[in-house]
Amino acid sequence: MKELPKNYSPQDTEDQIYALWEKSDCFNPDHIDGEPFSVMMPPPNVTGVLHLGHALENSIMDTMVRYERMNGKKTLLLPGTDHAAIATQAKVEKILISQGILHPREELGREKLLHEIKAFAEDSKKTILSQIKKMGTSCDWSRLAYTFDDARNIAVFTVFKKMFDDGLIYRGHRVVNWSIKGQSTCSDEELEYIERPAKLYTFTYAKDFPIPIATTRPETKLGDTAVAVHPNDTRYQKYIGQTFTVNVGAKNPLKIKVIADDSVDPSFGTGALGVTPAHSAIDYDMYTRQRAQGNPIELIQVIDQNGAMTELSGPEYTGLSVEQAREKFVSWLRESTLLLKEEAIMQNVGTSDRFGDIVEAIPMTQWFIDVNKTIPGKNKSLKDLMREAVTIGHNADPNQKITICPKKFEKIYLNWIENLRDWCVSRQIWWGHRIPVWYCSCGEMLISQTQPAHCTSCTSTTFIQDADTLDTWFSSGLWTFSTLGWPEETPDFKTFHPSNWMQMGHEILFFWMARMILMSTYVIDQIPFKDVYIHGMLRDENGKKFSKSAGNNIDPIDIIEKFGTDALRLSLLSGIAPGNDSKFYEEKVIGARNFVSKLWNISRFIMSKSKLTTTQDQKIKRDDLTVFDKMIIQKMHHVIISVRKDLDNYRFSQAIEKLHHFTWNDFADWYIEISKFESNTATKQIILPILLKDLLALWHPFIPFVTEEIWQQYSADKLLAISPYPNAQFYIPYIDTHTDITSTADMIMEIISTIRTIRQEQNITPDTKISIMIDNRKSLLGTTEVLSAYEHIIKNLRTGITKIEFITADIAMPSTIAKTTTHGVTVILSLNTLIKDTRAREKKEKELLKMQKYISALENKLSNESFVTHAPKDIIAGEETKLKTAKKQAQDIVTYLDNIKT
RNA sequence: GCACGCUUAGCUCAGCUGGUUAGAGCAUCUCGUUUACACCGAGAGGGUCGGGGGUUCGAAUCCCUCAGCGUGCACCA
Repeated sequence: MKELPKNYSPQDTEDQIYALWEKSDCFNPDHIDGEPFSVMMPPPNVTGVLHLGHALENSIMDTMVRYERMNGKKTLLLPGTDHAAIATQAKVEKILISQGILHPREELGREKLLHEIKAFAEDSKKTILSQIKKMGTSCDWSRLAYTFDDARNIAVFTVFKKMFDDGLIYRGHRVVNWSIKGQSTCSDEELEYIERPAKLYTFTYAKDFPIPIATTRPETKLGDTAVAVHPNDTRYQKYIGQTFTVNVGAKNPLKIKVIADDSVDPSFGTGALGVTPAHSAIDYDMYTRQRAQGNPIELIQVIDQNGAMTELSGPEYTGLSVEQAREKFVSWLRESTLLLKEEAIMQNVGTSDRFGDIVEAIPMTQWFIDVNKTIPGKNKSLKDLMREAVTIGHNADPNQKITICPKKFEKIYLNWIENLRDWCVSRQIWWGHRIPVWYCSCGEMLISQTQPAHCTSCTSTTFIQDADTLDTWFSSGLWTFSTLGWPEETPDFKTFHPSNWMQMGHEILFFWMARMILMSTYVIDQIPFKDVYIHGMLRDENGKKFSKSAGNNIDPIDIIEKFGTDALRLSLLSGIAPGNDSKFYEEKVIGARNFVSKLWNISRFIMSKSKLTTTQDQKIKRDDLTVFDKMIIQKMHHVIISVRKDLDNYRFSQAIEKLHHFTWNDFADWYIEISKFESNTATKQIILPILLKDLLALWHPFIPFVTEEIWQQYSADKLLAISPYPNAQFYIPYIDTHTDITSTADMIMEIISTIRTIRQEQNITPDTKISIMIDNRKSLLGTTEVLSAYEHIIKNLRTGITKIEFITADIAMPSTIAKTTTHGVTVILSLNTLIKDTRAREKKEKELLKMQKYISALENKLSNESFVTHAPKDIIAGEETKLKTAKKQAQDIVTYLDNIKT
């Protein structure tokens, strides 16, 4: 018999176990013939190292995948990384700046900077991949993908061309979000709103201008071309349609047209707003509406891409920064006594999530994806596709419906679609997929992945490629199928798409989930995944987000080195609910580590007693099973069913809780302890290993390393990672359905607990051996013979009992303490001296009071006619039994109180 | 402003479609080194399930309402 080392050392074990898995290629689905189950790993950004959030994702994902793999499915977890366009470039530029290269783009140029970024990306890719392995994630490394590799490049180009040909991608001049610091556009989703104090100025453009307006951005007023009021606003109706020419210092006198627009709230401020089409998305919308109505207003750009005032803002303003211009304009208003009011308010401003600066609205020529346009041949827009995938199913097919867990995110998602504008996909940064568009000097625009040979309209052979790159989410949107070799019709693509499951944090719902749905339904006419599980964010013990700047960052690798991966995984998955944030702190990991230790010791004990046999070798002999054998078999049967159900429904936390309770309480504290005193050792030697095997397998998806290590130490014939997940069916033949085995076992265990409780309450030292009487005349199911058979168990299980007397007839009770179990068995302890201190008495009196209250509540319930007529029979019967037991327990307390009185 | 959550033991959280005296882990207190485990064992204390109202024989669970906290979207005149 093999012996496990006294302590489990994850540090000395985990890497070897992972190497073992890799060597066997057991994570490659090609070796399995079952029903496909695929998960595409959300590719981490190559911006550095993985954080705790990644550890959570890997734990969730890997638990699910291991479970399905053990269920015999052809399981693929496809690993990958994301080039993370802006994020990575911003990160590398920051590093370069800290190294003294203050203007990386100008100083290095495109080629050199790209080289730097690539080196950084490759480096961090390496780190990330090794970290994923450290976390025990069971991915098929032979299918490793990268959003920026050649295969994904082809997919990106193919999709771009398809969208362009369908007219869904267009190049247009529109107001976009512009980060001055990053010198790039960003999508609406890439804005982070922060609240900051601002001043709201109320003024009129000129003395004779009839409508006052308010603004927090006075400098942009140099580009105003209209004043908008609500069409029904009686105050201003007479001015609608009129144009006023005012001179506020801009290059040309402003022609302010009074326009009517439904979006104006007449009760807010002055009920009128100055329209700056060039520097506000809302105002730009009005500008578009006016044009559509045939009443165009002008558009004057007064801020340039560097955040400086343009020539159009007037000679006094040209070249000034936005802040300088604001000050100047306000003092001009003041001097001209046009300023009516100045008040301090709180204001939300959009900042770039990557560069951190306040984003300016600027009109520019960019590439957009039209989300409202009808897709040729579809009679639907991209928006419709995005909506349908989660409502009626793609193509109204219920089998192509995405289920979002928890459901609340479905509403959030649909609400977001409502407000969705065209998606600006071009970026002015350099790290990313270059827009595959080439311009000929003749004005022709060609879509091509590489430089075209010659122009289709003028035969010229010289082209300029569009300088911009694509939003990183364009390529991640293709992830579920680009990773499978699409646009080739590969076997992988046919087998594994749509993927079965996806998990992600709620912060990337719109960035990623939405775009995957858009791309997949449009490009390949399939949903990207069937189920999506949204997890919450990890926070520190004070509820704060983890971040480097807050200084509360925890490196998962540090935790792994200290406590092991299994402990980290277990602690991350414990106590989480889908969509809810959870707190992470070291005590939780310690608890998980302790559990891993416990499992190790359980295994160590069983291994020292018996060697692992396969079920084919030796069959359990039914007749040799004790009540407790049957009890644990029944509980095992039950735990397998309920853990499977939890995992099938992504209730990781609940599954862990049940397994934890079963392992530590039912199995270790009761069954193993009892097994030490039962004589059917031959049967125990068969049954213990069988139970241990299934226990390890049940735990394996959560804590893969320690379970595999024990498994290997015990019987190295096969890897646990590809062994079947326990089947409850196996235990059915050993479960007694007609006799109430668990109740007998429960009764014995309860008697033991009762004795222990009495000992503690009475402060009886362990070396004091006591004798007890057991009265089961009114027990619900026990007989004295049954109880006598378990006398040795009761005596041996930390009860300190030397003698048990079974009461079969009425006898005179000595000075006693009696306690009745819920099974109706009364344990009587006779002592010469009972504790009589007032504290013990008070406690008992309190207990009695509680009991009496409970009894009268039950009595009321049972005498309530409505209850008796309306409630189901089994509920009523249950209440009656409860009442019976409660009465007996109350009597015990009364007797006890009487006894200590004398 | 609109929408969606959350509020359960000192702490962190479970509690599915309403039905045992509302659970777990940690922490606390008491006792204990019994041959797998002190990263342990045995026992105990601790909650009027945010407030109010309603539906029901029965509500932590369903409905309404109020309060506090949080998130998303919009606004950012």
